[in-house]
Amino acid sequence: MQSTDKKAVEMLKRGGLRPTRVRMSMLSAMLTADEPLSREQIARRMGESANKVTLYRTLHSLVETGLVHAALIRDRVQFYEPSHHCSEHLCHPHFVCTTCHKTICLTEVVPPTVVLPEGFRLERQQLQMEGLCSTCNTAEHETVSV
Amino acid sequence: MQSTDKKAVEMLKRGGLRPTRVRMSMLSAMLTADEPLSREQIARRMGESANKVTLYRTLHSLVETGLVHAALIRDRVQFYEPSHHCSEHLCHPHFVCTTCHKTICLTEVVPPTVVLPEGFRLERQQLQMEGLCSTCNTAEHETVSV
DNA sequence: TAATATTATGCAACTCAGTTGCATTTGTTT
DNA sequence: AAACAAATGCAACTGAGTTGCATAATATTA
Repeated sequence: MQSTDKKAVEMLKRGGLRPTRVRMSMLSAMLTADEPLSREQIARRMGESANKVTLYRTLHSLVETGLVHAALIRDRVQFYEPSHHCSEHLCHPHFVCTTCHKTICLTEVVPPTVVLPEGFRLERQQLQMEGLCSTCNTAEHETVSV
Repeated sequence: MQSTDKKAVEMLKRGGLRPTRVRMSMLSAMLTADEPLSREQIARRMGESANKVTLYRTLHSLVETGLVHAALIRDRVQFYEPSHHCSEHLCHPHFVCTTCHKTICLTEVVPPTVVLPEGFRLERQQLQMEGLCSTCNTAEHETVSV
């Protein structure tokens, strides 16, 4: 997508990173996804191939510059997403379905603010929820009612 | 501690698990800690030694029965804590200091409730915060002002 | 109590995400 | 173009967590 590429270039420039081949296609892959992606998922969505190590190193620099967040999800692998749906200190919540295992970005939900003990300074907050997504929840009800 | 052992026995009975040597000392180690512990930290705090695999398997059964929670913390290793400071659907928040890397259990903070989209059913919520703990925060101010 | 079944623990070898060090390529600057 | 810096690739490694199977401990029943 042309607009995605433009956005990727703009983001990389903002982060002070050269708009290289690998960075461009990695960012584009993440920008066109509606959920956080693992290193492997990103690789599969990229048009071209790149070395595993390069992918990890690129992810690190993207996270360092704040262009990308590592989502807080309980899994052995890390999942990454562009930070454009988060405010400075409050990230959008994630909902992980315990049945279909999909991760849903709750970008419409207003992240709650919490009163911290005296002296603490909040830099980033992440809220994670587990349960049944609407699809699996209604499916379960149907099964029960029949 | 005698009372800790009693509590461990009571918890294991409630979870339908035999009060074995390893389970007892693992649970006691976690009950006397004020923060989530990794498998290795638990092993070090146990009076006796136990095989790595046994520790992992025991952690799994403790989590399955709900006696113990795996804390949602961004690290390569998992951290575990007794679930007695959490309510059924809302876990107590964690604050991870970006300077001293300590994890602080905010058991006094009331976990916020969030309005989910239609049809979703929440089973567990975890809130994680990163920033400066009160110690590191005030230390930084002093450095700056001098 | 002895015999038997069930559950818990230990050991060795394995898997796999992520890392390190170094060589090579690509892009930038003068 | 020459020279430098940054990005990418490759091979070998690290370390958390797992698997399969053997042994030990506990519970059950005769």
